Amino acid sequence: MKKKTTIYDIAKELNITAATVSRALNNNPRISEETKKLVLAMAAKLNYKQNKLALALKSGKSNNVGVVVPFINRNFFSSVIRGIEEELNPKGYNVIISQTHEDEKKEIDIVQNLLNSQVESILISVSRNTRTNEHFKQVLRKNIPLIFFDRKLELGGVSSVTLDDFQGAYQATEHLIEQGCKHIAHMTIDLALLIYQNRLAGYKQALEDHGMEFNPDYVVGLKSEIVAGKDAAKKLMDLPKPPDAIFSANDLGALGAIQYLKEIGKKIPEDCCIVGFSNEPFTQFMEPPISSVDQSPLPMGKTAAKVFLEQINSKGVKIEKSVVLDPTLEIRKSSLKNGK
Amino acid sequence: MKKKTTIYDIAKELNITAATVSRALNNNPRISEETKKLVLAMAAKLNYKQNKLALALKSGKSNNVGVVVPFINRNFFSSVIRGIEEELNPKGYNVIISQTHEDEKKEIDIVQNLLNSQVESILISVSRNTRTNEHFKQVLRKNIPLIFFDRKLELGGVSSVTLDDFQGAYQATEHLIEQGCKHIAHMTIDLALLIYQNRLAGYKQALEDHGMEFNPDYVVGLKSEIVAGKDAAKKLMDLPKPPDAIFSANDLGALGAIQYLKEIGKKIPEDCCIVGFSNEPFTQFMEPPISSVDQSPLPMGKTAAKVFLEQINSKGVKIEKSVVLDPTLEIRKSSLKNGK
DNA sequence: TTGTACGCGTTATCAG
DNA sequence: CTGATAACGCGTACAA
Repeated sequence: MKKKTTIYDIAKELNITAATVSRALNNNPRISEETKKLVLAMAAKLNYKQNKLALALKSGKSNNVGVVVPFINRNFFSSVIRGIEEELNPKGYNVIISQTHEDEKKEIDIVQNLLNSQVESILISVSRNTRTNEHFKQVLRKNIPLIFFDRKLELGGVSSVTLDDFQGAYQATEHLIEQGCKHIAHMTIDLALLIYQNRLAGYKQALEDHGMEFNPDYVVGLKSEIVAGKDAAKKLMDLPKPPDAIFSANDLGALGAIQYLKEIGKKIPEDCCIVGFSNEPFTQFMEPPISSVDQSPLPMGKTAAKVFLEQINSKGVKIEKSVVLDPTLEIRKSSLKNGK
Repeated sequence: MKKKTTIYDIAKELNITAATVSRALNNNPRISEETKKLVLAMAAKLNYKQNKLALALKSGKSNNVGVVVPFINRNFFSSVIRGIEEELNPKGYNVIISQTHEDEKKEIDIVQNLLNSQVESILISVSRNTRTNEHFKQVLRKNIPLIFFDRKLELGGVSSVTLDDFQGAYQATEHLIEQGCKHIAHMTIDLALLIYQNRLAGYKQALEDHGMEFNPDYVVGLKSEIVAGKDAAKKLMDLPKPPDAIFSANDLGALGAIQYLKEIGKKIPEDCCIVGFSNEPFTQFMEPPISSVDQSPLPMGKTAAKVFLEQINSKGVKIEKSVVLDPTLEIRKSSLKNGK
């Protein structure tokens, strides 16, 4: 009961050799139907299960891929992982997940460990605090595909799947302009990060393209919290000419803004339109439901997985692919001025 | 560059044998400091990485565990997984995740595949539609620890970590009673499932223990959607004697109820107190913030991982442990009648 | 202190 | 069509 049955066990039972058993199990054409039957029957009887470890060692293919994210229980990341798993599991791959907790040291450890575990690829959303890339270079040196998703580092030879933040911000801002808003503010998070720079740039570009003036006073920073959103909103509303629309670089900021505006008796969207970013699940439940830029995490995961599959199938040829996904603006009540 | 370096490579380089290298790397006491130094240096130089596959095959320990959930991008499940990963990763285990999509056939396939992959344990939240248990028995037959979390099946030899739904419902109901509510309704989901039966039972028990009458009219069913919550709330409010409190078995129901009550001009919590179940992230963002029973997913994950570790460390001795976690009621404004 | 030889479970190669 | 053997990379008795 305890010992796992191997092909030797079933070979012995049938008075044939393990090689034959292996061939029968793998449907090798040059094997008699007769023995194939026998082997299959005996395998079933002994409850034989192929040991993938041995296969992996022999073939050099572990059929495991490593997925690394800062935290797995964030809606965005868990959705990306879902996409990856759904794409890769049917192809016979196992998905190993690890969390960096936004810690560079941990990230390095994880990557080393995954390499030790002989994963066939590493798909990673780089930690916010990662400053070096030696660990990534090591992955490349081993010739195993490395794929960045959402958060990337500049590094030759690495494929990536990211979101067009600029485009998302542009769409959001343009939408607000189309609603007739004349003074559009922007709440940003951390301008040290590329994604927020891009969102700011998209916002600016949309203003410019529609002949609207960019006003630095309309750009306020916030931390990733509701209270921060409230504070930022207060700052904006205390301006001599308060804005009539706010595009926040995250959803919590948008929520905080809405709460503050309600507190001071403003109506949304009549007095001020709001658009957030990320399309977190809660946005659709709010009153009013909050418009937000969707980051399409599921497609991002599936795409990342597909890029890996391409890479693995193009033996020898090194490919470096950069996929940039288009975000889609989910328009809801918080930014819909004119009815419908 | 392409070939991975093995202990043989570094042995050859140093004119010693692979065995010695292996020992040096593993800090075997009976090895000269001299050669140890040399080996370590050469290992670093050649960028040697231990091949865990070979080790796993040799030792019979893969250092992988499989975690199976219906969908990974549900807040509850991803949080449980986070707990598992955080507990197991430091111990050197890799966490392989798979999703059943609530499909029994898929679940069976996944379990088989994990067995093939030689995982050391399977931690699973059973699919809602699973009716058989042959695949689980197989796991037990192979003598690998099987641990159910959140959703369990009755099966000897399997450990489990679940939530005390009865207790959670009891607490919620008792809290409403303490707020002075006299007519407490209950929204339930699917009474075919044990967890909802238990929540209903906890609700009833709390009423009874406080000398309050159970009124079947106050129990309404709902699907897991907001609109369902609205419909159910309407049904309740149309009763001759509408309730002054609602305890919903999920958060979406609570949210729908709040939205409907607001629509018809009721004030929350003054006219009607609301408590939900699950403590989904959005509950805290709502207006008013919704009280809810927290299912402590993180502790559940950590506990499940610990149970596995115990099991693996108690060689030979079969243990079957059932941990039932106490839920904690998160009290928020939606159920706080008397100030504070 | 170090070397020799073997086995973990598979498959691929080469004979037969 | 099938058997024997080597090899994947590692750790470990046993021997020296």
